[in-house]
Amino acid sequence: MPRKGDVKNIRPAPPRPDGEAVSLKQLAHHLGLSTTTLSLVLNDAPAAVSIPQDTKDRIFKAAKELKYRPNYLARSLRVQRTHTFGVIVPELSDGYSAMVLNGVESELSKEGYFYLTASHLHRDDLLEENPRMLIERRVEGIIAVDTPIRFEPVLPIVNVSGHDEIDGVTNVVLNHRHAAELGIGHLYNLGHRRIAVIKGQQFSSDTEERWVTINDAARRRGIAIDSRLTVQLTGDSPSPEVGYEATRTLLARGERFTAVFAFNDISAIGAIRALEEMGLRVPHDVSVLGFDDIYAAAFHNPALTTIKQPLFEMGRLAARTLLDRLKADNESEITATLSVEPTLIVRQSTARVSSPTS
Amino acid sequence: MPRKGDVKNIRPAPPRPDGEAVSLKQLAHHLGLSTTTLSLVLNDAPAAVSIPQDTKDRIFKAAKELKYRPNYLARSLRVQRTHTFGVIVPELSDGYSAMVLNGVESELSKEGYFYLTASHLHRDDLLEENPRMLIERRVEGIIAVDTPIRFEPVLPIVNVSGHDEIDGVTNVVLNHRHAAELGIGHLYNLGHRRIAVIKGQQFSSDTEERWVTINDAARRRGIAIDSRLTVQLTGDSPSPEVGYEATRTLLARGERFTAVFAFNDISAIGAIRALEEMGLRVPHDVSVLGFDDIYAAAFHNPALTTIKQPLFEMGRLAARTLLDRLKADNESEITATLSVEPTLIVRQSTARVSSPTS
DNA sequence: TCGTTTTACTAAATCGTTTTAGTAACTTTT
DNA sequence: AAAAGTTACTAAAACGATTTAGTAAAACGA
Repeated sequence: MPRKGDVKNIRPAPPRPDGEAVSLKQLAHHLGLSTTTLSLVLNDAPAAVSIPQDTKDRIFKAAKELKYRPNYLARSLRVQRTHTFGVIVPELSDGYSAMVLNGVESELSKEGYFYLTASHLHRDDLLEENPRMLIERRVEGIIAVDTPIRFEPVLPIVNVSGHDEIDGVTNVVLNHRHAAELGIGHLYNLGHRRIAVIKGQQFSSDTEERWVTINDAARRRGIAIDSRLTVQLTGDSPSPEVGYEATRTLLARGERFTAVFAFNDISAIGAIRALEEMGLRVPHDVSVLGFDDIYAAAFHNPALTTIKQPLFEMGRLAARTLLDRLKADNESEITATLSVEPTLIVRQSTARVSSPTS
Repeated sequence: MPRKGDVKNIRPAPPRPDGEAVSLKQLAHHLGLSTTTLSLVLNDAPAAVSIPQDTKDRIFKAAKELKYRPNYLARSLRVQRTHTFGVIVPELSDGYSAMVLNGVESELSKEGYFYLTASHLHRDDLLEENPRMLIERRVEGIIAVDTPIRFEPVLPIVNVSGHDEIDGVTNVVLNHRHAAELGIGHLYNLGHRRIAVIKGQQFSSDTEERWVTINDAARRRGIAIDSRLTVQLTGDSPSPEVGYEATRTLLARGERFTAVFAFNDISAIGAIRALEEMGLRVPHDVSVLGFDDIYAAAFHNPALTTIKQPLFEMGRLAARTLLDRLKADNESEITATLSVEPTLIVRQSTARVSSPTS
């Protein structure tokens, strides 16, 4: 419960240091020049060549002294550019989105861009409303993270982990085929044949592709995934709880398996909990393979073997691509898909199968 | 390495559905009315009472049909309100900030506010530049998370986990005294007398207060914290690595202790890793107490006993406070500090001391 | 010396709203 | 029937920049 602490009723904010906001007009008046001249000089416009250096110096000096800061709104209105992107994520606190956002920000800040964030919480209404509000605020482009595009792409869009091919939308995706090969290959090489798979939630855009490629990779090795060894995550909590529940469901079926390929690290952590509660040791009795390589993965107990997605890089790439698309004078050749490579990170949660199943 | 995937060069974005952006002027012309009338009606201004209902209906109908969307920049410029806040965090991907941001967003979205995020990465230059850029973009207020205020508070500011008392800045803080009591009390009651403490990084605003209150709580029970049992986190990585390193330093000193009070859950996780590597079992040989209660805490192995900070609530409270401060017609009575209460969450990483030390 | 170019600026339009200050045409009151 | 409201609107001035289309004076060229 929030409660008022030692309420001291401090003094009001100090009065704005005099002349807090000087407008260009005021500055111009102060110098006895027109706003045109000032604008030309301050923006180093081509037309400013004819202005003598000492006039320029006077202007710069006065601007600094009076702390002139152009009004961003006025400028944006006039030049029709806001230097702002919109970012739509399912939810901020799941680690995944945060890593991508980190990458986005690192790239945007280089060019003086900022971004507005909106979470849709997997709610249909927000999936439609958020983009609308962002567009209304004149963002120049939208980066969607693991989010279905439910709106007209009236401006440049990059979707991270999006799989729908939509005109005007660039998808930044992981090479899922490769990821599945790495994962299944790793487990196979350790001798695992009966592999359980925890599929992602229905709403996650990676779920389908991940499932298909894992299946293919398994079949290619002659160990098709038994449908009785697959469970699906349900519920949209970003906690390991959902993986825990799914794994209990799996265990309740009584089928034998020696490895679990989890949809992500979060659910892998939940799976480990469920397995150990049943007296199964990881990795001794069951190997668990995660996905993503979030910070927690390396320090979990046992440390998670996982398929790393370069999330930070994906964020960076998304931002870079969007910036480039804006700079390109023609949008006639939009790259549909950019793919990045996964890496297998072997740690302690997987091991050679101890008593191979038939 | 990002590489181009199946580059299909899809068709360009579809031509903007005709009349994509109707301006108020166009709409007015279309209806044979003035922009004044439309503005009055569409904003339901008091002066609109004299406009007959069927004119209003015509306006609404046309606005809908032509998909009129007011230009946010123009409006903001005129009314001098952007409905946007700036949020400054150390780094997005540490779980802590993300949880707070989640709370911030949930409160802001109720009122149609958005926020721009900026990370300072503990860099001095960014600590000064980020606020400047945000202010330049006309945010109406700033929420700082675990961030020192290094700029003139020319607009309303709420600092989450800030401890400096600055005019015009409201601090949202945890009741640290209570938190320390809960933590030390818990360990004490389990029989622990030699308690190691992992202090936070120098740059974290909670570090000092946390340390002082833990010391007090310990002293009050006659078990002053031995300086040879304290270590400080160094480095600004948001991974458990730093806690791991700190704990190894601690262990290297060869001092005996039965419990570790970590600065946060992340470092607690690193500490557990370090302890187990040395052959010490948690909680059998050493109890480890975390702080924050991030998602991973409950599912770590062993599950972390921790002092929960209501981070989501703190974000909400910060946003609510800022909104209220903006609505208040006078800023003469600014609450200096709002405090929220911690909770002790007992799980598996702490236990009764097995062989009590002298 | 006259015409052209260059130099050093500026007035006014523009971006798309909101808001102030009206104004005609009715309607009601006295 | 004149005065006082009301009703149903509008013209024009903001908001604070950028940009187009100038202009007057000085310098240059023939």
